[in-house]
Amino acid sequence: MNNDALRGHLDALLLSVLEHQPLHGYAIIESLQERSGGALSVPTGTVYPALRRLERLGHLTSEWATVGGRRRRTYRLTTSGHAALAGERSAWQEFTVAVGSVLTPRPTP
Amino acid sequence: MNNDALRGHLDALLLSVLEHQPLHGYAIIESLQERSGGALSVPTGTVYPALRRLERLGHLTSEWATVGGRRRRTYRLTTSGHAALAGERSAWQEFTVAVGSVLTPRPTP
DNA sequence: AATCTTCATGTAGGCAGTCTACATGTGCGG
DNA sequence: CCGCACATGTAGACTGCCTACATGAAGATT
Repeated sequence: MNNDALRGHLDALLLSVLEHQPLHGYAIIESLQERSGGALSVPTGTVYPALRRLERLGHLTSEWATVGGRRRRTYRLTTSGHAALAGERSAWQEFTVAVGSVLTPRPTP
Repeated sequence: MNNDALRGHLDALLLSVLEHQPLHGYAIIESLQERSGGALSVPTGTVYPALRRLERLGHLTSEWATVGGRRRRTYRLTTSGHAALAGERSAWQEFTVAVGSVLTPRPTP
């Protein structure tokens, strides 16, 4: 599944991955892929700008680090980010219930 | 919830509503709202073009009718439309599983 | 020594599809 | 006769994800 179906849900995914440990962009993409059982492969051109946006919104902070001669930008949830994650989770819940109730097959009348 | 979060899922919703009975645009919007418990209110400017697009794709056919002096364009699923609906349903399933598995809270390590 | 793959970040431009806002017209109830 | 529910549709903006590209270092392969 390499859809654009996750439009509007990407923020939730990123925040959720960063909930318990700070990670850099590349690791976030891997974590996303792993935790979804390989279903979600989000391209770098989607993730990096999204992280920038979330930082601009105050939900993330970032700092540079150099590990093994490679530069990493590590992102961390802010308090506002944790709150946003909670909001995204309940929004996701509502969303799936709403769509699910329309989509579940009904018996032929 | 009047999000654009349903981007990419609208086709599924429309096809699902039309699965067992043909309806016209206005009634589709009402049905969507009713079946989702009021959560989904999709504006006309979204639905009408989408129906046109689905017809162009061969998933719907339409015919005009006049009921009570008012003109209606009634849409009906084609065979291709039924197949598309099945595809959309399994895609939705995969999608929710994938996102859900990332979004479900994990115990703090 | 040269090349390839993995790790790592980022930008530019395109594009699809949803939204807002508007335009048009009928029937019915007050 | 005025407003509201019914009914369809278009134009243009906007959002935000995608493709494709650019850059560069470390380590493995040839």
